[in-house]
Amino acid sequence: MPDIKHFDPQAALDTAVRLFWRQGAASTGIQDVVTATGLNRSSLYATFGGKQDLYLAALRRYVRTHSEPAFERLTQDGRGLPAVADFFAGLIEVRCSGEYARWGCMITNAHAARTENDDPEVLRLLDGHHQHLLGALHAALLSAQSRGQLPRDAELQCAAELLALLAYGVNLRSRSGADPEALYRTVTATLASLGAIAAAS
Amino acid sequence: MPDIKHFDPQAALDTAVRLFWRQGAASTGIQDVVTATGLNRSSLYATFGGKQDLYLAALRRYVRTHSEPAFERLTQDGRGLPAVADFFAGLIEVRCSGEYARWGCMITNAHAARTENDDPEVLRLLDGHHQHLLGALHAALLSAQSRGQLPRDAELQCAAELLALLAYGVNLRSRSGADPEALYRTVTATLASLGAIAAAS
DNA sequence: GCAATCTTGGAACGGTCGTTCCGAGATCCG
DNA sequence: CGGATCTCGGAACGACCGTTCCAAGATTGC
Repeated sequence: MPDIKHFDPQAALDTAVRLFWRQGAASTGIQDVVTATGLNRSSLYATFGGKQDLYLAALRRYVRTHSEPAFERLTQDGRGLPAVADFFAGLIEVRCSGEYARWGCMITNAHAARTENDDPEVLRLLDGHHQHLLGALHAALLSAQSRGQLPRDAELQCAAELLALLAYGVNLRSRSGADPEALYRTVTATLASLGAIAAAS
Repeated sequence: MPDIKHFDPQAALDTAVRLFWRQGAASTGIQDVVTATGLNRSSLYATFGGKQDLYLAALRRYVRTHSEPAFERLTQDGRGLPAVADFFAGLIEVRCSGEYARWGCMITNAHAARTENDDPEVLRLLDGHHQHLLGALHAALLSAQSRGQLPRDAELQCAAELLALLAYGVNLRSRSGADPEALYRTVTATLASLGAIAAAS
């Protein structure tokens, strides 16, 4: 009986992700989304609800399509430190060149845009993302340990936290035009001495 | 002949700093500034110009009153690694407790809020801030080296960059409620092994 | 083809945005 | 005290905000 949707909701959501990612939620109007997706206000509201719902859906989609695949790769990759090195190399490349150059990371940006009295669901999502990142790094460091790339008594938790914060720093500074080679040097130097970091904890 | 200002522009600017710092520029309306400062729209525009000028002035004032004193202390403090440790301890304390708890760093937030087509002066300010931070860290590491806390052949540049990115990460995560003790542990572990990092570069 | 049901187009809502303008008030110089 | 000059209070501007509403269009089951 009913009519059917005349557009692909996921494609529209991807467009919204790009807008929110590049400009932030506060600087992106519904009109921007309407213009970019080409579909109508009514369809937007009927499909995604209000702006906050749309932003939350965009955040979730970003995590699923951009963050988690990289985390999954890092978790599965059993090579240890080389896996971590590849993770950061890919991160820097995505942040500084290609379609998303200088956009930073949508989740990192959301950290800075977050306010005390906005949707607590956003905060939960940010924490979930952080835990996933920590978990993936920890898994990689565990592989490194079992392969003798790190001391047996290394405390991996602090090392994982350091790398996570370092990733946030890379995301943040890349948005303001940081030199990718300087970022790469810093990351490489850090990884080269990770054993000492982990042992010192 | 002329009338005189009936308010203290710097006090008003401090109020604006707090608003932009906590809520971000995009989410802060001129009306918010008017209400918080108690002065009139006309006085605001006559004194600071439009919103973008006000935001820029607020950024500059934040750097002068919040960032640079800490950078200066770090630069002057000749103790080496303990100076760096104190710098981070103070950073974590400010970010997680007291009046500005969970506000993050205004400059860090500005990194994430920045857009390609906004005032290039903002970008220059962010880069200047980054260079100041790098310089202060480098000076402290130089002291550490001269005191034998770091190897003589240590490459300090990468270590300073790592610490700067780590500081950004602390600022960012603190805004979303990161555990201060976990942050402290991570920073302490990193500093404890800084010698290895610097030598590996 | 008819009726039911959802989607779509587009106007319209009240509110807030950043900004401007002008009359009224306050202040200092001569 | 007089007059010049700036500040201050507050209304007003057009534009845009997120959101709602309704009629028109499209589709499916009978």
